[in-house]
Amino acid sequence: MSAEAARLVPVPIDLLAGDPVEVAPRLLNTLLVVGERVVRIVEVEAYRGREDPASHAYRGPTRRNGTMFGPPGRLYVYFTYGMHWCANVVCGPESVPGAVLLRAAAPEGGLEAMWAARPAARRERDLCSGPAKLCQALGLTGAFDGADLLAGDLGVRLCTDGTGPPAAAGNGPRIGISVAAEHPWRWWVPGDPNVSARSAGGAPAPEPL
DNA sequence: CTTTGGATCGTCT
DNA sequence: GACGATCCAAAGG
Repeated sequence: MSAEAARLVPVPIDLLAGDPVEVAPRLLNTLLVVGERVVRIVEVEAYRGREDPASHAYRGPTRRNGTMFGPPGRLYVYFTYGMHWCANVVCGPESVPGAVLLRAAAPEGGLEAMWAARPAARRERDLCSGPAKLCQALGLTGAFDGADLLAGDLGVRLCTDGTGPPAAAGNGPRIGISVAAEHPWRWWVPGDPNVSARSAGGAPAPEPL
């Protein structure tokens, strides 16, 4: 353990216990830790439950989405497109489905392991600049579904180093969905090179629920 | 830089 | 049987 890692503390559970739309922006600049690998979350999307047609939980519990209906602070990992894993932080009160998709992160530690896990990456910003890339870089698979991010029971932790979310986070529509694309439920750290496409600019345009 | 199409299979209807 | 909360290589400006 490096001296840097020792300064990290688990995120408070209160931070995760609310509605995904409130929790998501608060996760910006938190740290996801898997062994030696450390990344800083720089882009997230909120997925709600019954009221959100784009959410896996929209049609109720299934074999895949069970973790979304569990307590907050767990990792929901799902398989998609026949080859990719994506990770979410479960939030909301227990039994009320909701989660925050981790879309992109900035590599901060254990870079060698990430390069090894992502042979297709050419530049550092290719390591974690997407939900499936992030999982590949960190080695997150279905084996980690349901992991307790605060207790670190499966070796994955969500921590903070005291850096709060940006004063003015970027905000816009979610990516890659075919329904409910009108809600601006994606947030990012303005100017970070790991953020998807040209989400540049730091113009926050928060639209109330 | 942007656009396009293929890969690949678990999950739910 | 259809469709993904995606990525990548290849091709065109």
